[in-house]
Amino acid sequence: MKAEKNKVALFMSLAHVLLTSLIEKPSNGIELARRFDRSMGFFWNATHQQIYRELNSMLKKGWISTLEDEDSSSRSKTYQVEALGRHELANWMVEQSPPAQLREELMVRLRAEAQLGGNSVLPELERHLLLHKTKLDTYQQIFAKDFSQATANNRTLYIHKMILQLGIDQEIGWIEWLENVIPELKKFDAEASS
Amino acid sequence: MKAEKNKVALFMSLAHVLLTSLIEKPSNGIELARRFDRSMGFFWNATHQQIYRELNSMLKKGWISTLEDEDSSSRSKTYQVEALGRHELANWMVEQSPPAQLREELMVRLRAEAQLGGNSVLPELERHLLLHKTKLDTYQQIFAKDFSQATANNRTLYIHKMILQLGIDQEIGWIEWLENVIPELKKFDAEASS
DNA sequence: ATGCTTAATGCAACTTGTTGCATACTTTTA
DNA sequence: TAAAAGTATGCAACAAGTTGCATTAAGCAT
Repeated sequence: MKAEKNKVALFMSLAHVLLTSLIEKPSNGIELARRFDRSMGFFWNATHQQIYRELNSMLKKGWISTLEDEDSSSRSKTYQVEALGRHELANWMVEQSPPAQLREELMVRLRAEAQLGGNSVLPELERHLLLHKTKLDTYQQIFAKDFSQATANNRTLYIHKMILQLGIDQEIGWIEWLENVIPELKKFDAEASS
Repeated sequence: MKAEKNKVALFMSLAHVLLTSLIEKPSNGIELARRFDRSMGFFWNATHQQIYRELNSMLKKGWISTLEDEDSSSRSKTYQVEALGRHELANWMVEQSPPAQLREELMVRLRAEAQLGGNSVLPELERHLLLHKTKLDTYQQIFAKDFSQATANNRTLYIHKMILQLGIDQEIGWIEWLENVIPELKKFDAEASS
């Protein structure tokens, strides 16, 4: 006599990201994947294979279903959220979770360099500075496009704005830090070779 | 006739974090795990099981070895880095990697709430505010203890300081964002119920 | 000395994430 | 209209991370 599975929905955030995204707008897998590269991407991301696997798993659970209509000979399936999926999301929403764990390889390399010496991580720091500037630019463009009007009277819009604002803040934080550290490391270099 | 494995060391950052950590000071598995909860923890973390598995794998590759001495009937093994491990780290150090992908469940919940309505994520936001304040406090204490003296003439010390500084900056960023968003969400609430 | 707690290591099963490839269908273009 | 490029879905194998439990030794209480 085996015990029933008593896991309900402990982790599986990807499923819940997808549910949220599908509530906003029923979509197919690729559309969802593309949305990760946009405003959603800075606090969560996933490859298309992960997304397809999760969509199939959610289908089996009855959280979502495919929209039957379209042309529809195409292989493309449009998914929509079912009542079961909404309940799942609502229940999961109020649970607790620890703050995200950062895993920044660049910091590992920098720390390795602090031990081994050399100045070989500098180019990578400069490359990251550029990447963060580009990302900041992208976010600011989205911000200007989507949130230029006042949000004081629209709670949903305000939340979306503030989520993007956090992404902007974090990019600015990185840029300031890198613009501080890079010249200092160069100074060490100059002194060492003089 | 099977093709040779041609992977060299593409990812495996955990291994390189451990190498760096062991170069600083030969340690056993638990000590390494504890170090993740300290200054190192904010840009990388790992459970003790991950660490033991990785240590064994690095042993097999000859990157590290166990220190033979100690009392030494104890089961505890002290690991040290071998020349092979140093070379591995030095090679890995100069590679490129994309900026870390944040995966913040709190943002998923907030976004879910933006879709489903309610104000049930507020307590979790306040809990996170507290957690971030606590973490900031911890980091600032380490900062005061380890980096109170000038670092202008010590490159290694400067790098360690700036890595910690980034952690402090990020915590401050979170705190400011949360202290901005929480009252605004409460205001929406108050208006809705008036 | 026996029992109780903590420290340290580890196994096994599972879940999640990644990589490389395969398939099928649609649209473009030569 | 056939070839090429692009869109959408998926499998399979693997790598990495998580969870729960088991083992062994040591430290310390009564």
